[in-house]
Amino acid sequence: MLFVTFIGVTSLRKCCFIYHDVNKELHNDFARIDTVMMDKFLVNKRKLESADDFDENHHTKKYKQEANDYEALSIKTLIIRPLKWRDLRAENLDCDYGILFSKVNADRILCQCERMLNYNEGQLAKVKIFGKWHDIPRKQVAHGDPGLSYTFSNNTVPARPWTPFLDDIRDAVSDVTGHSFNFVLINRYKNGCDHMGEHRDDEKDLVHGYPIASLSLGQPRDFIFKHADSRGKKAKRSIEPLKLLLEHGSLLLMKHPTNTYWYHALPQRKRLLGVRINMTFRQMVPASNSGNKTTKPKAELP
DNA sequence: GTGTCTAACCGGT
DNA sequence: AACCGGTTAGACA
Ligand SMILES: [Mn+2]
Repeated sequence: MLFVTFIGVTSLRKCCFIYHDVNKELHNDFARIDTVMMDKFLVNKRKLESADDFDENHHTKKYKQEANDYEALSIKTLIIRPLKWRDLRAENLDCDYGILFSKVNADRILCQCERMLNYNEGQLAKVKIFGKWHDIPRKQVAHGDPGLSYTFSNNTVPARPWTPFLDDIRDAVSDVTGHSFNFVLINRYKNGCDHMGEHRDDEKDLVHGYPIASLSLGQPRDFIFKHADSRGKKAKRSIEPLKLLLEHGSLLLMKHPTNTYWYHALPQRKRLLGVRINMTFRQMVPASNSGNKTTKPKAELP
């Protein structure tokens, strides 16, 4: 018994050592870590993260930077040209998918995310569903124009102001999609256990017909579309779900009316160890003009 | 082939 | 857009 405990403590120490070591490099320069080291890190990362008393902030806080210390990467100039888009089509589903950044550049941007971004805590990180409050199984924060907020499951999340870093990314996403955005929702999935259940985005805050641009960084994850008519026991119809891998440095443009007819989800993938950060850029209806009924639908954009 | 174990899936709440 | 419990599918020995 004593022996087992001793081994346990020793391996945990080693585990922490590799974790700190690689974690430090991850927050400075991805390129300096080889794949063997990275694999060890990921396994140890999962061990630590699954512990009940794991405090993620403790490990990331010391690398955080002030928003104004952002050294502009000029992200727009990093986009791979010409960009190859893949068309995703199904009944009432219309999306474009493409890889915007090489691995090296996507690594850099992810690294900046880990340094620059802070996430909501406490009540803002909770939802009420079927009468019960839960912590959301991921980290989340929203940035946007003054006065905007995002509501889901009894939770209204106010947008924080734009930062130089997020402006840089927004500029790149606008450039590549031809659309402007006044809001971004950021979700951070620390490993394959973090996830998001199936849902449609609440459209009452969104400008009708406007596309949503979803930038993925880090751990590639499955993304599932399910048609509203083919869900549940009493499904009206049988429509195959669509599965899509959202890769490191990729952009998914969800165009109207995809979100009206199709649910989407980022399911658990327990064997995946890496962190994924997703940014969904949106065009929201200003609070003073909410209701969306009075908003004239925008002319269809290219 | 058969048993075991885990992750994934689905419906209920 | 959450968790839980029951069921199922696939990996491995
Ligand atoms: Mn969504």
